[in-house]
Amino acid sequence: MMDVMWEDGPIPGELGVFPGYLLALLGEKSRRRFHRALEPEGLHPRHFGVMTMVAAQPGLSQQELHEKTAIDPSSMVAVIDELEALGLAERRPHPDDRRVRTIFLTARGEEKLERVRAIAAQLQREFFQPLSAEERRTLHGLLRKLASATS
Amino acid sequence: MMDVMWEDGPIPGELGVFPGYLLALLGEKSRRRFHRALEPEGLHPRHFGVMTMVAAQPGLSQQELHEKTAIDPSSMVAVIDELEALGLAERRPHPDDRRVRTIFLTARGEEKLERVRAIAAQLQREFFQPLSAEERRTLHGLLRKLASATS
DNA sequence: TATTGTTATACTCTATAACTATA
DNA sequence: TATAGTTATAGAGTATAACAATA
Repeated sequence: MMDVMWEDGPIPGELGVFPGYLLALLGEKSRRRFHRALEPEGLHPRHFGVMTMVAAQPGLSQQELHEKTAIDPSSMVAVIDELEALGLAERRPHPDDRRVRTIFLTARGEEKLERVRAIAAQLQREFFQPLSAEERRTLHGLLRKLASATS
Repeated sequence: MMDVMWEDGPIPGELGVFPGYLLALLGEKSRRRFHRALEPEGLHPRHFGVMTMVAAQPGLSQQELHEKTAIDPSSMVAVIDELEALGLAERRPHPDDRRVRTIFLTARGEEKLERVRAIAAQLQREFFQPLSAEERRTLHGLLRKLASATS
């Protein structure tokens, strides 16, 4: 028990001694705020994630998007259905394999993504404001290291 | 957009530029692992949270537990029902207010909590192993600071 | 009239399995 | 036989509102 209390000292009986708990707590808070911030745009965080991936690599298949985003294939169908209904993305047939649907953003999708990125950026500033600029850099670096290590 | 990329440099199109995304990703991963680790014990992370709180302050009311754990009152009923069914906790009447139920751990509950704490501690070691001891301390400190600031 | 605990209910999210059309 | 996408469904988790007992 004691050897996980890496911080100043133990706070008996409180869950903050477990960094994994703090991670889950803050992650949930961050997720919810983003969810709320996107509501006026009619989007969910998942839409943003998929749109970001598609913007980076236009023409990804739904299968590839599934692998990159950890959204399971059946949910991916729904997400892309919704993006298509909103006119933000479109499915196009794969030239060589008629089973595969490749995904692209529409012009409206590109514009929308820029607006939503600005919202996301603003939210980051607010959320991490309690930390100094250097602390934010340090935290971000450690999170990236951990995220890339814990495959 | 650029001003939230606190890390080395932008990774175009990837979500890792948003620290809030990394927080949500890692928090979810941590939560799931803990969930899986508790399964053999027949408990959910919520049970652990409530038991920890009750161990620290025996006799808390369900209302107070709701406020401290962010588990809503109706779910709290279910959690405590389950702990009682497992013989790990018990409701006792409040001496002055017959509406209030005060919660205590049983002897079995205390023992169980110790075992589960050891499981939680082991999980922390595994999860944060990719970081050095100093990095872990730094991360834990920053998470605590952020968690206590973002009320 | 307000509060504690409770119940019932609905809603979101996610996971699973089965189906189709292609390969 | 295997794969991409789709559909339907069930399950977990969570939130909401109404209710009874008590203050």
